[in-house]
Amino acid sequence: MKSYHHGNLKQELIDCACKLCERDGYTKLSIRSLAKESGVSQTAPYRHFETKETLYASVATEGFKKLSIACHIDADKKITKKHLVEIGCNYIEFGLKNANTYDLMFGTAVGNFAEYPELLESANSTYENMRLSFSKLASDSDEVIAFKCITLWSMVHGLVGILRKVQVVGDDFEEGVGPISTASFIATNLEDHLDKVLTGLIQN
Amino acid sequence: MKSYHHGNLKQELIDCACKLCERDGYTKLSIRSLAKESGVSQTAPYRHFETKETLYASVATEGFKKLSIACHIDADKKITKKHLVEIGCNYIEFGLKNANTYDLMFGTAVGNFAEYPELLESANSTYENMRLSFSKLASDSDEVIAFKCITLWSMVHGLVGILRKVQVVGDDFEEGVGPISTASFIATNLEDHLDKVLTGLIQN
DNA sequence: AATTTAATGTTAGCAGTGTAAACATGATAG
DNA sequence: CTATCATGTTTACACTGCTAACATTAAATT
Repeated sequence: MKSYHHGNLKQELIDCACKLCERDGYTKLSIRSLAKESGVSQTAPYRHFETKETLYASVATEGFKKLSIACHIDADKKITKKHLVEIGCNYIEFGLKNANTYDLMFGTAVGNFAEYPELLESANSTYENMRLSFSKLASDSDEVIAFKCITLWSMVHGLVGILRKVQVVGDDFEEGVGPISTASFIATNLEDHLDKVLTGLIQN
Repeated sequence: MKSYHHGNLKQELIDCACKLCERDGYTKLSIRSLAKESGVSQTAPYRHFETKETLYASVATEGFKKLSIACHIDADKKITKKHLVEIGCNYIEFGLKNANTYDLMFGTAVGNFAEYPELLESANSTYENMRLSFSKLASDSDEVIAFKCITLWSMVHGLVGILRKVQVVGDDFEEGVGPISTASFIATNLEDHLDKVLTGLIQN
């Protein structure tokens, strides 16, 4: 028998939303279908999420936590350029493999992160991880480190966007020379590519 | 008096959609409101656009045409690295100043460009412009040129995304060291930034 | 332990959406 | 002049986010 109160609805809604958002894209997600999935009335989710954007923010928060984990480098070891390349590769891999969630994290579905403290914190924490790695790479000033961070981040972020747009999802791609095959080449040689472009940025 | 047939509805709908998409973001656009704006019945737009995505595709097409123009470099002159930096700057400026349209062009609102020949062509043409510029920069092989294109494009594309996420819309920004002020710094020193990162890519 | 309160659930309903079907009008081709 | 077909309208359906009013029960207070 089921009780009137669900007991763990909020977390279940978030988990379910994460799954559905990644599977179908966040635009396909409706609060009603989500409620039905959890065996609860249409408007029950509104007891836990003021608006749909609030729900999106929760999904995005989970996304940033997963991204942080994916990009995490063991902090004890000495950091070399190779580690940064690895971080970049992992970032891109995350963006490509969790494309729909990535949209939610970096698109306009959630307008202002500052309205969602947990989201802001998880996003900042992802940045902070990268910052820490760069700070262990060389004894630069804070300004230089932040500069390198933004540069690497924008580079891998851009690659995720472009690689997706040229329809590189799996490993299959067209023959010939052009944006598609080139992007595919880059996608399958990410390490070399990142290394090459990062070299202009750092010397270690 | 107004006649039964509008006469120029399709173009008017596109123009209006471009404006509204850029002003409010494409998610706020409804076919019904668009129809009302043009003084026509709710479903009239369906005589010109099979689905809403088709309309989005038209708006995105216009966006790529504008982007091409914004990034155009006079083809007669000799191309130098400085020109490429300029292209990059113009690209980023376009992305930041037409943020909502940019979302439509590079987001997931239009799933598969191949379904919309005009969109595909305008997007490819934007790429082709960049390719031409690189080909005039140095006598590289097609592969190398394509590689440089993708690299530059992903770099500026990524910067647009990151700069927006850290809330740099205008010129005002916080003080201190961190992602926001750093991004602002980059935004206000785009030329230097692009030059620095491009230098690792090309030597001219 | 009894009672109040607040959190969490339900039902009913509004205004708005994309889109399909059936019909109306009128420009254009035969 | 007439038939056709592109383009417009009306009506309707299923769906959406969200609100208000009410129900249930867990937790806090007395």
